Parts: sequence; C-alpha cells; structure tokens
Amino acid sequence: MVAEDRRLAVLRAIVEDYVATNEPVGSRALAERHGLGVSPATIRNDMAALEEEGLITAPHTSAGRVPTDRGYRLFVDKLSEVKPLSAPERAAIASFLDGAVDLDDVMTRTVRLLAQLTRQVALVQYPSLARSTVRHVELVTLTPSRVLLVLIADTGRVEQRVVELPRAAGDAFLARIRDQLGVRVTGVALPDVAAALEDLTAAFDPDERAVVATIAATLLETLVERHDERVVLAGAANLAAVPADFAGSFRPVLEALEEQMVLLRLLGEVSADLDADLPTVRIGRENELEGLGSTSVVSLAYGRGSRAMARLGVVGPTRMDYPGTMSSVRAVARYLGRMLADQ
Amino acid sequence: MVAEDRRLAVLRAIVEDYVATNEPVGSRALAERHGLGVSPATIRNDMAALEEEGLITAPHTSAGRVPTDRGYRLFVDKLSEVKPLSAPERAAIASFLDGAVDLDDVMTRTVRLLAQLTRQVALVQYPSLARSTVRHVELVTLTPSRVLLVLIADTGRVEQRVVELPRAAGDAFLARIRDQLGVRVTGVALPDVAAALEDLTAAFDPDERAVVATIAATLLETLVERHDERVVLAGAANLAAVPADFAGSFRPVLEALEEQMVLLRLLGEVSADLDADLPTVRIGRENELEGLGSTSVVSLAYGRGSRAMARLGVVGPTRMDYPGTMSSVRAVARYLGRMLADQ
DNA sequence: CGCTGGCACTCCGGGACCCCGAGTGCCAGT
DNA sequence: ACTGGCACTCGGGGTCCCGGAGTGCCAGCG
Repeated sequence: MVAEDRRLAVLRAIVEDYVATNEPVGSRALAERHGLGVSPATIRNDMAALEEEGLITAPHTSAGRVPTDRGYRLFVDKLSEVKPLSAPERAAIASFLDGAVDLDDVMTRTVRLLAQLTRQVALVQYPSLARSTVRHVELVTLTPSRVLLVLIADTGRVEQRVVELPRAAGDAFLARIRDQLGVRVTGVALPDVAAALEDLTAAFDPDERAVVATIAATLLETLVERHDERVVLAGAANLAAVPADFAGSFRPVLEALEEQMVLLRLLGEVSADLDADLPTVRIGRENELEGLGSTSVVSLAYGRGSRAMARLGVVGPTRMDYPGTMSSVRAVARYLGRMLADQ
Repeated sequence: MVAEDRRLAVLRAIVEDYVATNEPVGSRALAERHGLGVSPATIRNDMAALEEEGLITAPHTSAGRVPTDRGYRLFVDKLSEVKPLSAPERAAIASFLDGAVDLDDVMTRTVRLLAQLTRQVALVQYPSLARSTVRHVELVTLTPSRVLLVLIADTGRVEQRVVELPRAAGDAFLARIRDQLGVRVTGVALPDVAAALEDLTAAFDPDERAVVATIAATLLETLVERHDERVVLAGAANLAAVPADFAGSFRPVLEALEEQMVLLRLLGEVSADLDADLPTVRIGRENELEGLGSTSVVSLAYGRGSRAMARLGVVGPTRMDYPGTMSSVRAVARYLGRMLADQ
C-alpha cells in the first residue's frame, strides 16, 4: 500500500504546485520540489495511473498534468487540512468588522473582508427572516389611506412596505391595529406569524376588518417573499486576476453573479443547525449552473449559537487554494456569528 | 465655411462609424457610406486637419482614424442630438419599474433597467438624506440600556442605528423621548434637524439628559454620515462585451467600481435644482480617476418636481453611443422622479 | 516486483520571414 | 478647391522551423 500512498502524495503535490504556479506540472519538477524520494520515471507511472482514474489530465500530449474536478475533490476530501489563520489575519477580521453601525454595515464589511482575505468573489447572505423572530412592528401614517409597515427582526434586519388601505383610517384606529399586532407577533418566530394573526380580524368591528386584513396580508407577504434572501457580493475584480482561469471571457461568470437567484443556489440551502464546522465545497461542474462550470464555491452557514441563520462563501476558479479559502470562510463565518449574537 | 462644415460632418461620421464597428475608419469607407459627395482624397485632407486639431488620431501610420477624447467631446456638444426613445423602450421602462414594493426595490429595478437599456454599467444613487424631510422617528427597546433608533424619510428611505444608552431607561421614559423627538423633527428637512433638536435636553430632568443626549447624538450622526450617499450598481458584465475596449485587462475598472467613493465622484455633485435636462457627460481623462481613463460617464440628477434628490448614470467605454445612452439616462431619470413623487 | 535510466517521440510556443491589403500623404492636373 | 494617381508604410496573418519540455515505453537492476 506504500505505492498507493505515494500516488496520493503525487496528486496532492500536483494540486499544490498547479495552484501555486498555474502551469501544468511535469514529473521532473515534481520529483525535485517535493521530497518524494523517487525518480521522475516512477512519478510518471503514478501519473499515468492517476490519469487512468480520472483525477488528473494532460492538456496536450507533451505537457504536464493538471488536476480534474474529481482530482480537486479527492484533494479537498482526503488530502488537505484546513490551516488555522495567522494572527495578523485574525486581527484583520476583528478590526474590519468592529465598529459596524447597523446590519447593512455589518453585511457590507463582512463581504468585503472575505473578498480581501481570499482574493476571490465573496458572497454573504442576509440573516434569513425565516429564522428570526419579530422584535417590533410599526405602522407609520403617510396619507389617510396609506401607511408604511415596518418590521424589525431580532437580527436587526428591517423590512418596510407601503400599504394602500381600502379606505382612510384614523390615527386612533391605526394605533389599535398596531397594539393588536404588537401583542400577537412580538417575539414570535417569523414562520409562526401567520398562525399568530389567524384571529386578528376578530378583534375588530366588521367594518374595520377590510383595513386590518389588508395590513395583515402585506405583513405576511413581506415575510414570505423571496426578497427575503438577499445576498451581497464583493470582489468581482478578483475574477480578473488570472484571466486564463476563465476560458475565453468571463462575461458569463459576471452575468451569473448578477442574478440573486444564482447566488442563492450557489450558497445552497440553509441547514437547520450549525453543526457542520467545515465549509461545503462544490467544485466545477458539481454546481450545475450555466456558465459556472470552471468555478468552485466554498460556503458555510453562520448563525447565533447553534442556530443557522444564513450562509456565506466565496466563488473562485477551480484552481484555487482550497485549504486557505476554507479557513478564511470558516473564520469569517464564526466571527460574524459572534457579532450577531452580541446584538 | 462650407469646408468647415464638411470637416465637422467628417468628424461626426468617424465617430458614428467607429462606435458602430469598433474599427478605425478610413477615408474610402467614409466617402462611400456617408453621402458626403466628395472623394476620399478630399476626406483625407479633412482628416489631416482634424488630426491637427487633436480631434482624431491614427493608431498606426497606415490605419484609419479614431476619435480622441476631444473629438468625442465636440461630437457630444455640437454634433449629436439626443434621440427620443422608441415606444417599446418606453414600455419597457414602465413595466420594469411598476410593481416595486419599497425603496430598495425601486433602486434595484431602476439600476437593472438602466444597465439593460444601455448595455453598460449603470449606477443609481439613493435619494439623498440631505434633501429629504423626516417622516417619522421611532425608538424600539432591545434591552433596558439599548434601543434601536429608526428614522424614516419622506423618500421612503429607512435608516436604523443601535444606541447604547449610558444607563437603563424605562418604557415610559423612552415614550416621552419619542414624543419629544416626533414633535420637534417630523416634517423637518434633514439638514435642519440639528437646529430643531437644539433645546431637546431642556425638556427633560437633569438626570435624564445623558440618555436623551446620546440618542440625539446618534440621530444626528445618522444624518451626517457618508453612509448617506449609497450607490447601487448593475451590469458589470457589460464591461466584458468588447474586451478590446479596455486595454489589457479591465481589472482596474472593476476595482474602481467597487469603491463607493469612486462611484460618488463619478456621478458628481447633486445640484440644487433639476433644471438641467441634458445629462452631464464626462469623457475619458476628463474624469480624473485612476483606472477610468478610457471610460466615459453619462449622468443626470433625478428628483421630485424641481428638487434634485440624487443622481444616476452609466459608465462605459469612451467608444459608446452617446446619443442613445443620453436619451436612456434621461428617460430613466424622469421616470424614477415621477415614481418617487407618487409615494 | 517495483524502481530507474535511457531513448525515441510528440507537441506547443516563439521567432523569423514574407506577403497582402488597407490606408496614408503628397503632387500635379482640372 | 477638389480629384485621381502613385509611392510608401505598416500591421495582421500565414507559413515554416526549431528548441524545450514532457511523455511512454523498455530493458536492466536490486
């Protein structure tokens, strides 16, 4: 089995060298730079075997080898360790995020930080409304028949919506609605709000119910909407770092990254718990999105305590420094979770 | 002066052809495609004169001519007319923007629309807080010594900030503060809020003043902050449409566009009034920003009635369709102004 | 049996070269 | 003032060629 081990060591060396140099790596360079203790000829045999298994491939007959998606996959799963961040990096995270004034600010800073740390495109999803509770509901009169409905979640997230009332409503009436809403939904988990509002209209006179129902409906709409799942992005310029990474132009990549839907799918489903300590890695074709066949996504959930709230991650070329990226993603996710817990 | 007129016609033809084909334009093609009624040789003389004046330039001894920044400038100022939009385009604007649920939604839709219409990078600045009035101020208790301060402007813009109080404050006390704030600032223009709060602390007992002062300070901070001038962006993928437009890589351009400060400077100062009906055009080096030497910016203020609230515009290669872009920018600015007036 | 050195082979990339076409500037003629 | 003609320039593309890097295979060795 010694031979088998060496083969894997060769794969690991190929991945590391290729990531570092961006050039197909040959047997001689490999034998020299890594202390494998065998001759290039032996390595060539190993490489032939690895190629047979579909883990590496040669761009041309007479070039070095390059890892395939499957090769990276094996590397990530079995051959790499997530290195802890350096002290300066930790310090950078702290100094970057401290001093944020509101949730928008936290999100913006986080995504920039992540882009800077990893030198890739960073994504951060807003804390999911579905996993929050209501902190406060407010109604603000705009005109007699229009009110602004403001919903504040415990994550600090604020949603607002203008409501057109079926008829004019006086301040006293609105105050009663506000009170009733407050009593019923404050502290309630957002998915449970619908149930909590079930009997809301019953608390009002029949001729008042149309107005109340309109407001309640808008509130529920606000909770349900896909709008919910906002994702912010930073570091698009990093795509241009090594143009060769994206065959032809990277226009399709840029285009894909402008679609919120795509970003959400890249980050993946938010799991219930925060148990997973290691980022999820999707490599190349593994994420089946148009135009993103030569990119990888490293993502992780963040949250308060053990409850996941949303995800964050980075998108980069399949030829990326997985261990480094994974550790940055993990560190930022942890720090962000801690920040939000403070609030 | 007929000769002079023809020279300008030649310049205009060069700009139009170059924009259409992205290739240096020669004297023969010019004589054929545009009904100038003179021979290529004559046009060559004109071109020599235009080159002498610094309006066009030849990439190589034996290539056609290309407009310089100054050439585009003359074209924009004197030789082009802003064409009205086509009916389908107008329809697209309306259908794209209608149905927006809140201010964020309006901004997002607008910027996407503009990017799509112009096929360039679009920028839209949020309605300036400095030009709004206060619609409502709200205080929400988080913990006894922390409150969330929410400010709603008449543009629909919502700002929130967590305030750490110097000591715990009861609900009744906070309600009094809220009332006092409401009385003093509701309907007040944001720049005048500081004055309106001048005597706020006087309305409270001496031992309450520290808390009140903290809240007032945070409110003022919220108004002043640069955060104020948010700009959203869309259509970055359009930069990649004609890679040759940005010599080498367009990394620097992407980088510049990630800086809020840069975006603000690109859009320019918001003037007091909405008098200017034509977009401002800054061509190439005219905007003195690092990395944006080969881009042009077409921008315009938008607002309610005659009051400017902020600006929007697009960034693209100097080689752009100025008349078309200008008309799109103008149309979107008008429509957006009308939408906000409705609110 | 696994490893090694040697060897013939392949193929990419870059440089040298050349030609063609497009476009110019200038000049003499109308 | 405009035009046709002409000599000139230059870049892009095509072809050719070579060197270097890397491979696969084979025979030999411990």
